Amino acid sequence: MLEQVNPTVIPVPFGAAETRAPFRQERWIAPQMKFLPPSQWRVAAIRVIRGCLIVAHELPDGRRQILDVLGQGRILFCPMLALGTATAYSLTYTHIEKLEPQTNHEIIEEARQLALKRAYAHALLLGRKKSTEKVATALLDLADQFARNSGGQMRPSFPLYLMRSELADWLGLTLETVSRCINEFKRNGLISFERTDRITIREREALRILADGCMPSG
Amino acid sequence: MLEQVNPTVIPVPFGAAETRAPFRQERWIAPQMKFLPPSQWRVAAIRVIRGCLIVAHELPDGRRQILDVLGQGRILFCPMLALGTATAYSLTYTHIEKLEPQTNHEIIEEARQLALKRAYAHALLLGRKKSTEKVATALLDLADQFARNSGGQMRPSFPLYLMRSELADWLGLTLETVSRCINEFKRNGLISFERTDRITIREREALRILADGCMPSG
DNA sequence: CGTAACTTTGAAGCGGCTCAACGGATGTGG
DNA sequence: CCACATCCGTTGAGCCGCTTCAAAGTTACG
Repeated sequence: MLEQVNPTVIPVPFGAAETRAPFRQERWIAPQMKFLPPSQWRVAAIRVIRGCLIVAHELPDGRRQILDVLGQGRILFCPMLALGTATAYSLTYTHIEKLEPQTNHEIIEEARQLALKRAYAHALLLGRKKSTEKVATALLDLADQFARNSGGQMRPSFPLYLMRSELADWLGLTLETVSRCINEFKRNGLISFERTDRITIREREALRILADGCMPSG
Repeated sequence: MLEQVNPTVIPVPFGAAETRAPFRQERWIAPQMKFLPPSQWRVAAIRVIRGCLIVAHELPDGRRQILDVLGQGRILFCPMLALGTATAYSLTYTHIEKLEPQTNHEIIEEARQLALKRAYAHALLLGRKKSTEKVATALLDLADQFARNSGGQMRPSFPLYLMRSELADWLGLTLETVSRCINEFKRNGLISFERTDRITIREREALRILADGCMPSG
């Protein structure tokens, strides 16, 4: 079911022991593991209990588009991994659980609706937003997904599981542009960070306005 | 359920007679009609029998992203029209039918899967493709949806229900760029047209290669 | 005809990309 | 412990593809 892609890329060893292992209800997976297509392991959906997965799609010449970033509670639809439609990776140690379609039908249905809604919102971002709007939107989305602590309330800081290049591939930018936007936000006091992989939201409302491209009133 | 937006824009007269009319299983709708949110008329999904619908999302400052173009057989998910998530319009006289979720559950499920798959493919287009690749991809997609005749075989020409500005809003470009690409394709013999609203595909394979951004072999 | 809506085409400008260099953090081996 | 390599992030300079702005062409319709 999984395949390590550390440090570079990716022959597909279908014979790996992981592939044929019986799928337990829950398991941990390491960073930089790639999910194999579902023909190898019959599971319809996987829920993230803790950690971070990304869903991506590549052009044959290497251009990559990251389609979604999945944090706690989000669901990965395994049929999307077939046919070269998409591939999924873990970005950190990630705790997942298998969802049986019979018993979790309602949940899977809802998650598919959410996935489509997010895909539509992201299409607006990719097609019509400027670079600063894109980065602001992304930071707020990641804060929503990864800044909740155990009690459910929002902390101002969150782990950034994506590198600059991954943010770029998610937002349809280059890593340099992402870096410039993030550091501009930092200079302006909208966010702060010391390590590059943990961001603190300082001015949520200002970021929100930036992300939406205009004042909510007009 | 519907609202006319001809010729410009769009107050939302919820009291219009259309809104309260009982929803029949099938009906025709005129061009430039806007679908009202589903709280006004309890239907989960609508299938296009003939014609063309678009699903779009707007930013408050007027920027617009067209999310999908629906031809024969495609299904519109009415819950997406709620909450300002998206709006749907007819681009021509369009024959639609209501799908009851109880009896058409399987079909609706499949259509949702297809919608997500198309949304992901479109994200790749918006985020990572060049303008010529975008336009080539769009023309092939529209040909697939609108060039099938009654027997199901593919004709080389099809009606282009979208204006240049709508193609632009679908592809994340400006209408001028779309026009330049289309006319470049015409000069190169990849397509031909006399009226602007009907396109003939001349070199499908060459367009395919353009659309995918590289040769299938490399 | 005359107007309105849409399309085409040209010219100029700019936002984000490309290319390049540097810096900081981490890991490794002598 | 330091020298060195690697990986990722930052920053600058120049360029290019697409946008913006402008004007003319085309089609439909009264």
